[in-house]
Amino acid sequence: MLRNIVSGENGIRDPDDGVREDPLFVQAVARAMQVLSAFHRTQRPLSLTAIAEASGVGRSAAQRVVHTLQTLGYIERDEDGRGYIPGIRLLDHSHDYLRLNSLIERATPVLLDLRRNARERVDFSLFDDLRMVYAVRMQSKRETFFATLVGHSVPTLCTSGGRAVMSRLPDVEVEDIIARSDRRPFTDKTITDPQEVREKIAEARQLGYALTVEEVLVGEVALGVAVLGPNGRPLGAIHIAGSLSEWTPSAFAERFAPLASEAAHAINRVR
Amino acid sequence: MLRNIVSGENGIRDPDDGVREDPLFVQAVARAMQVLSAFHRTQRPLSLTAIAEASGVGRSAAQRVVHTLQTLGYIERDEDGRGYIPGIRLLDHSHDYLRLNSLIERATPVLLDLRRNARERVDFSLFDDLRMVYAVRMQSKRETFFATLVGHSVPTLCTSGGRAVMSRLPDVEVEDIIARSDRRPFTDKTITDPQEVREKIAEARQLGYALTVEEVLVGEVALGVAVLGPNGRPLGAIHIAGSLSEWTPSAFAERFAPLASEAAHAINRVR
DNA sequence: TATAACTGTATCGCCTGTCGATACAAGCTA
DNA sequence: TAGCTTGTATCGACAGGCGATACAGTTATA
Repeated sequence: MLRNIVSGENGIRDPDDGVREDPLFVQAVARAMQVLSAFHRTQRPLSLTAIAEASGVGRSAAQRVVHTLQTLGYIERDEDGRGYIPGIRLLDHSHDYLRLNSLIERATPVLLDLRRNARERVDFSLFDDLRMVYAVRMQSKRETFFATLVGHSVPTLCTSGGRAVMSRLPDVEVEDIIARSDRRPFTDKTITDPQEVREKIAEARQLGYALTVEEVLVGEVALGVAVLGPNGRPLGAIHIAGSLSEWTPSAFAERFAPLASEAAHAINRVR
Repeated sequence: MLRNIVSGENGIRDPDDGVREDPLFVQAVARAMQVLSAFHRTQRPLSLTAIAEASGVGRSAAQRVVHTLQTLGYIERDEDGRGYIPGIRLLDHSHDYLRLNSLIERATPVLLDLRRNARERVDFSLFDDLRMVYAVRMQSKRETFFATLVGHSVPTLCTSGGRAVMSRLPDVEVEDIIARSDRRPFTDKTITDPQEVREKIAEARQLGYALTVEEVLVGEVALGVAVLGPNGRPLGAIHIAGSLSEWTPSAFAERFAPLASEAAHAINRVR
């Protein structure tokens, strides 16, 4: 069965994990965020009791937290009054995140340039353990709704950016990621077999970029190059994505690998 | 003195307002969000004590909340270890907001189309009382970093989108917005005088769109058209923004008003 | 139409988890 | 060295969150 990109169930980094174990665990704060995290696994507005269930919080507690979050603007009622949805004030915080992230600030002009030259979709994603989180998105011609959303995340294991990142990590860490990753495929071309992934990473190490063909979206070819921080650690990746109706994979790589590599190099801060 | 677009101090809807008055006020939850809101007014990483001050929370409380938020990924340490910055997990929540917002979902394909035809920057912003919050951004040629950020907000009073929205509101509400708005100008062309704003709104009512020239950014002309919900209430606006080095204001309006209006109409859900 | 299963809202008392005060170690600047 | 930060840790008192419980309004099923 194919995995649904749309749903939030990448299963990566479950918000509830690792919280109870913290000795300095703070209940109320964590509970508030748990309530907000209830929306990760849904596609439609949630009722109060649905929020309680999804977040593993009692009805009473959920009620109070939701009420507070609503008055603060972090939760809203659905247009049709049918349930609750996340509120617009959440955008203020992600805005702060993007604004204050020096990597993103440095990357943006480079990406704008890259998109102008490439004329294909250009993305910048951040390495966050098992997933890559899209932080900058520059659409080209025809895109889907979900290809425009900042905050969308995809597995490190089977995306061009993730492979590019892994190609810059020491083997121990790569193995750790492979071991802990969810192996459910997106399409029937998704490569999740450990040995095959290792080969792909070796290939990326040699070429300096990673190429994925229809591993996440049917008909799509994507090229990823890692972006490095000081001390050479990969922090994220640049992607260029195109359509197989216009490119063969090798032609795509030949055309865009130099552009993407140059762009990544302009962002890097290795000393 | 000119107002700084970059800083978060649009002064609009202070997060701390109206909280203490709520009878069902929940301390801990609100406090967590207050701590996160501390980053709204800064351009650089914050120390623990700076967070405490900015959020009006005691040092001890701030410490615990920050610690929890950090283990949950909502706050991170700066690259250079000099202070705290918002964490990547915030993007998950804004992603939920964008995903679950049916208006944005409906608007996105229309905006992609519009950008393809217009070949200028196209934005979609949501009406949130005194401010308009950018929810979808489609860059064109040369853009600044801040013109790419989702979550950025600008005053309803002096932006093309805001004026377009106000032109669809009853006079009482318009007056209310004018009265409560911050009048600090962005440039020396920013119109904030109540009477002048009223005239601009009247003009927008007649034309069906609003045009602003250098009111927020020097050298920029922007055209806004309101997007309406059922019952005809304005929910947001489409913007097209161009450079005065390429367009006269009237030529810009003549060219793009029909395109933008058509796009807005395609999104509207008036019954 | 009656019944059942939902919605969100409200109240209240026990007990838990939070906050403030206070102290300390580690890193910078002078 | 002294004097300033920075972040971390401990602990007791008491505010305030949580669970249990109940109710009113709306939608679904018999």
